[in-house]
Amino acid sequence: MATEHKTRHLHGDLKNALVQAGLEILEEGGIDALSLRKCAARAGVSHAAPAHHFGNLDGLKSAIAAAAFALFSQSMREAAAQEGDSDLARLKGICRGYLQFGMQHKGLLDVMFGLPPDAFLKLGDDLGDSDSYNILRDACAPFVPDGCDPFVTEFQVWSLVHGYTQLYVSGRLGGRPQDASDEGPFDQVMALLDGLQGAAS
Amino acid sequence: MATEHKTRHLHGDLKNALVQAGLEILEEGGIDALSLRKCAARAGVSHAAPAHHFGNLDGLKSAIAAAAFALFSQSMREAAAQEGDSDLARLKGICRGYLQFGMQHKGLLDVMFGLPPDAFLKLGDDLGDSDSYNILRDACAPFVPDGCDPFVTEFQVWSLVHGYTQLYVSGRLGGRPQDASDEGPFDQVMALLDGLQGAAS
DNA sequence: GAACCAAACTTGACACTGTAAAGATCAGAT
DNA sequence: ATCTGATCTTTACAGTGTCAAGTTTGGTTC
Repeated sequence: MATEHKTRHLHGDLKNALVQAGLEILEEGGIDALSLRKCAARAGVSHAAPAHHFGNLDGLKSAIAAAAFALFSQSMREAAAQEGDSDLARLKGICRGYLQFGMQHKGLLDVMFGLPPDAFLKLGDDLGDSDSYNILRDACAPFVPDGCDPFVTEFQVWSLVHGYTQLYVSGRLGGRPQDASDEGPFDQVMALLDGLQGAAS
Repeated sequence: MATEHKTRHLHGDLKNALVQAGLEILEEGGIDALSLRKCAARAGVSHAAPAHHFGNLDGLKSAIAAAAFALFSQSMREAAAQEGDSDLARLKGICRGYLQFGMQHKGLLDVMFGLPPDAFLKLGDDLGDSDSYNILRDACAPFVPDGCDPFVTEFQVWSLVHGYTQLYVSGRLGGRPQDASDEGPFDQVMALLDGLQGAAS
């Protein structure tokens, strides 16, 4: 009677199971619904089990954020693939993917950008946000003026799309999105990036 | 012995006292330090007193946010006054005030933009965010192309400065601000707004 | 094969949180 | 003088993160 449930402890994948539980809870109830104890309950372990793997709540959030960033990268890549093949179309496609991810996974976005920044340094090799940032970096590269720091262009684009996403998703415009495909004045706002094209030499 | 403390109950200004306590706690310990019970303790009342005036924690946060928006408006106005008198200089000055407020009062910013958006509808006449938004609106007005919705320009600027502030203040660039006056690549990023000038007819 | 060990979890406890219900106290109107 | 309603207190409860101590288990060593 020791093998009826294949792994009643030491099932080896508790870390992933807890992260998966956290992702589900975030999708269902948003960031306010996320707690160590609920993740533990959903994974079928005691309330203190997560602490053993992640130390504290921020540790679990960091692990969840790492998984979320992978989905985030995927969303940006997919959206970019649906655009035209000009540099500008690709850049705007990535921004659209950024927004769409925020609209579809607000809970994840809140965890990803609600963590103290040093939490991400610990991820490092965990395929964390660096991959997401590289997507942005590559898309911005054609618009970096000669002799200028690429960081400036990247941060211009990042600020614009991040601000739009945060404000729009949190409903800080007149009305909430009508349906899942309602992106608000996204295209018109992103027209600000048209100014970049002239800047590239 | 009934009048030794001038008002042992019904001191008439508990609402303001609680908001003030909340502002102080936010400045000292950030949004994680804010709680109903701590506000009550600092105001010298029982832990359940705030609920009577504000209903729940979100109610108190809304009231705190209303007070914070007044400071926010002040910061933008002061920063704009220190710039040149061109339309573009004024607009960028307001953006600088936006950033500086975020740098100096991160806790307040988190409360202001961390609330469910419907919480602000209840403020309404409370001199809530409408004043702040009007500052932005006025500064954007010279850059609204003829026949276009002013909302687009406003949201372009708002997205850019909001995104920059959020990302920079939360340390999501390489290094944290070195000192209180380190605004990072703010001027370079805001150069994206130079494209607005050509758009105005 | 038996003893040991370190890792993986559980159990129990504590302080803190928001919130609800009920009681107490007081100002002012009737 | 009494009633009334607003203001605040007291008490209680469920939920949270976190710590400290036990308990189980798989693998290692003798």
